[in-house]
Amino acid sequence: MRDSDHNARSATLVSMPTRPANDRRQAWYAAVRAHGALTEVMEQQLEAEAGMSLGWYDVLVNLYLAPGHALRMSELADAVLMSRSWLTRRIDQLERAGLVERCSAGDDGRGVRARLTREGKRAYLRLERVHSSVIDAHFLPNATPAEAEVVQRVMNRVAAGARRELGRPE
Amino acid sequence: MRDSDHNARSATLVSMPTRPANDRRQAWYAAVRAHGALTEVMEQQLEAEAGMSLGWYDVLVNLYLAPGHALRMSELADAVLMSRSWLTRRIDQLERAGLVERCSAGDDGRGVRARLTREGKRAYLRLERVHSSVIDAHFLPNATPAEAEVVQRVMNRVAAGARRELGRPE
DNA sequence: CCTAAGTAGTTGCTAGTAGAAACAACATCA
DNA sequence: TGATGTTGTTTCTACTAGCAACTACTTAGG
Repeated sequence: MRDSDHNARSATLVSMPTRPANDRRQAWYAAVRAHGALTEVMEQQLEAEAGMSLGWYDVLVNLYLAPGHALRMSELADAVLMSRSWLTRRIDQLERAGLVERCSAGDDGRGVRARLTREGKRAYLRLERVHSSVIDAHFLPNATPAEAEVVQRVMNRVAAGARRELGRPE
Repeated sequence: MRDSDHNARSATLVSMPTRPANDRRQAWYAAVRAHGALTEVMEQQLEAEAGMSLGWYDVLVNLYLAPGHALRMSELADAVLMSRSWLTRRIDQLERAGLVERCSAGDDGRGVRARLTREGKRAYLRLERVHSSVIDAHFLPNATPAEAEVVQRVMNRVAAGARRELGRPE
């Protein structure tokens, strides 16, 4: 059974057992709820202020940060952990929107590179601005520098452990 | 019964600007990455050990915690923030799987209540066990009680602020 | 009592998605 | 050159969400 768009939110559970109020699991539940709520705010803001959705961000940020604002299709697919056919179609959309163009990968005749257009760079910067401003408005005011440091330290350990388990350390 | 969907992950960014290494935003990025990675581990474990996906958890937990392990369709739809037609079909699936049954809502002849079957309660408990054990294995060892308390405090504030912005305070 | 308007839940339809597998074009290396 | 592997696209299938139409019921007003 396939689950789809709901996963966007249900993989990010809305509800969770709230019973034993003072165990350390509650800290993780709180993080899940914060992530879900802030992601939703982010989607709204991105849509409202940049006319785009979070789904585009992942691709655009990878392209923007790459040398020449370009990447091979397969590198990009790996970077966003998606299949090649998925990437092909996503790039189709971005190309239609004028944010990306395909060009040849020089030496390798099979290869195709996706490259941000001038418009695409602008779009990325717009997304990035909104993205940052949502974090600045909702996360920063709620964490002192010392607290932020704790959060970062803990979460980095959690992420590293989980990625190790996924056989995808880094 | 499986599910895998990009939205689950693309709403939960894989990549993020890693440039300015020591600002407080990095704490949030770390949280996003931890959430994504741990969610993925969770999906794998749930599939492997309970044969179910996270997508079912949200509905089951709400039913389990409700009085009589039952809720009206519309209450349930509201609880998981999904449309009624979505819920109708999700309950269809759960009913086919034998985890839920529909029964009348007593006084109101239009109403339908979804109720966990004995099998459904067992399934929920199985999910809950795996869910907790993943958190115990990946989050708890990475946070001292004091750190967990900081994380919980910060994340609760973030979640509350975001929900307020969404016009859905609580 | 009867009708009009509203509510609960389901279903038909449409538009959209992801993934597997088939495919074409090219690369590599003997 | 020919065998084999890669890269990226396409086809095909299976599934999804949401809108709008629909059924069955309830409630309010005359």
